[in-house]
Amino acid sequence: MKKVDQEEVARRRGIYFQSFGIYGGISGLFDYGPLGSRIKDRIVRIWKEMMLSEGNIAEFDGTAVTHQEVLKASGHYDRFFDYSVECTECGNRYRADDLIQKRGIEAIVDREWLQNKILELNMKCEKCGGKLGDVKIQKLMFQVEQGEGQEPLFLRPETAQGMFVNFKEYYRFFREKLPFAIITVGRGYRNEISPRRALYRLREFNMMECESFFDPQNEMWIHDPEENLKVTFLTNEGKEIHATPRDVYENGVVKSQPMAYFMGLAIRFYSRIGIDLNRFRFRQHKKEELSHYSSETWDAEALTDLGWIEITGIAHRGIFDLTNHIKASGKDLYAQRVVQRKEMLNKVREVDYDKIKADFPELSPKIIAAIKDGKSKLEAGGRTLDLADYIIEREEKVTVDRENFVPIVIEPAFGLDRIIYAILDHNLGLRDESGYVFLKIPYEISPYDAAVLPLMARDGLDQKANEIYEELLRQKFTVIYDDSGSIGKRYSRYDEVGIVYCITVDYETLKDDTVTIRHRDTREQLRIKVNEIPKYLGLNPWNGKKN
RNA sequence: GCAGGUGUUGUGUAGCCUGGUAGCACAAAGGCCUUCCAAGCCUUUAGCCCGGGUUCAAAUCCCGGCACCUGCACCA
Repeated sequence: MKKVDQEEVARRRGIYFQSFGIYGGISGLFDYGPLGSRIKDRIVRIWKEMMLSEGNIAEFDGTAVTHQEVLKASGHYDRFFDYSVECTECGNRYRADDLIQKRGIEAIVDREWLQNKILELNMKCEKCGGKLGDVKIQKLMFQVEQGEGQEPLFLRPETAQGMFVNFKEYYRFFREKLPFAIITVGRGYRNEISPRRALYRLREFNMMECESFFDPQNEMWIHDPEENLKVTFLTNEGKEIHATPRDVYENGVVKSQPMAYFMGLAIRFYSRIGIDLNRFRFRQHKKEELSHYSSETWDAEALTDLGWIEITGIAHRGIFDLTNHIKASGKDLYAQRVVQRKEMLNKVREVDYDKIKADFPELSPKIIAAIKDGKSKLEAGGRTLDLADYIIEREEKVTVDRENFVPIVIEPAFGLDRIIYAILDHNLGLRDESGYVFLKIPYEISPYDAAVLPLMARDGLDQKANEIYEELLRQKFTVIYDDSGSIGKRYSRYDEVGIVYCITVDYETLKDDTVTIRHRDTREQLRIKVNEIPKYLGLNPWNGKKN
């Protein structure tokens, strides 16, 4: 297929376009129009349906505005503030806090402090010895002010954290059994330095994320990895393999069974929504490319006119997130496993209040406080007390049949906007015969089920077509009625936005209640009874296959 | 963020250098015609990215901003 300017079609036909156009637009922000919104919605529905039909997956719909502590615990807060300073002579860039840290000084991440420190220490460019410019802050997260004297809030850079912090709710919902997974469809926000290329790099973007939780002793999903569909796998050693997810799991290229499982799920999803699997691959991240939280990551990539673009990341996040939230919040986000019943001796340390009171009645509050602070000695009453004297250590027998562990997380994260970009790239083409644009997306994600068209807008054909249109609407089909322009022009109009079926009402309809149904891809038509229309939508009666 | 280029009806563009009524094609709307794949004819709608400056007069020249494209940097 010949190349078509996707953005031009998207703008002209209301698929997507730049936000706030009448005010000049904002870079990195795009809106979905009447047709794009429908395509997007249908993709989301398929994804949710596929995920939820696993059985042990449930949905979470959390807020985008996020508590600062969550992002501090997740590591985003530290990494999303970039204090850079540039050499005024050679242009080399440094992180201001790194430069100062290198001199053995604890850097305070504050613009003024960093700026003053650089002047005070008379720091120069490491490369050329040139003068360093001003410290510039780059905030990579959008900050939301709460009010005077209150800590700011942040827009989430990923939906994942909401699922981690609510792990316990879902653990209970699934009656304390692993594995299970949580999904979220929602928006994330990243203040990209230079967003570019339409839907590829956005500052507000749609994602469909799944967090799956496992006992590290049993890192297995409940179903087996896909064994029929083959795609390309590119390893971090540069090896290319054409195989099924089951193959790559069995031969050890992909270490984790759940990762292989989700790869298979992704392939099934992608083939269903119109990604060309011949322009698709999984690419393993190289060591230096891995995120701060991940030990193994595979990206699903699609080949488009922008080159290979990441449309999904499947990351092994290990115990990183839950461990950090346990530490930061002090709350229990553990899962438990049943172990063999056993007797254990627990060491118990107790403060001997009676002895303290007997020895030093007036000093007792001081001594108790010192013990609670974990001190071992205390200067009091003119001498040094050994606090160990006031602690009783004894052993207690307990029966244990469960133990805590931090679950492992495997995350398939789908970038919805990039998926839409890739679908349009793979399916928008020119017809060989006529050179007209048509969009060959699957019926399931097509923006409307059908267009109902009277051959002529007269002789009662328009009324009849309108009746059929109304009836299909009543039956909950999404349909368009159109009687303007020649019939050929209208066919083309709907081909261009991927509507698969055109129902044409002609003079025979008036006689025998039949219409023609036309398929977008073959342009072939069949004459069918009006009441058979619902049966044909979603079929390709010309080759006996779906669509 | 830096450097260079660009910004004209819904879309694609001409006009800009050399200041003086903004033109074309497609799309869209109305009409005539037309019995199945963007036919034809008539009519209509609709635009100089935003702000400032120079000038009698700015789409055009100058300044600032915004946006887009390319390259570099960034992309956790």
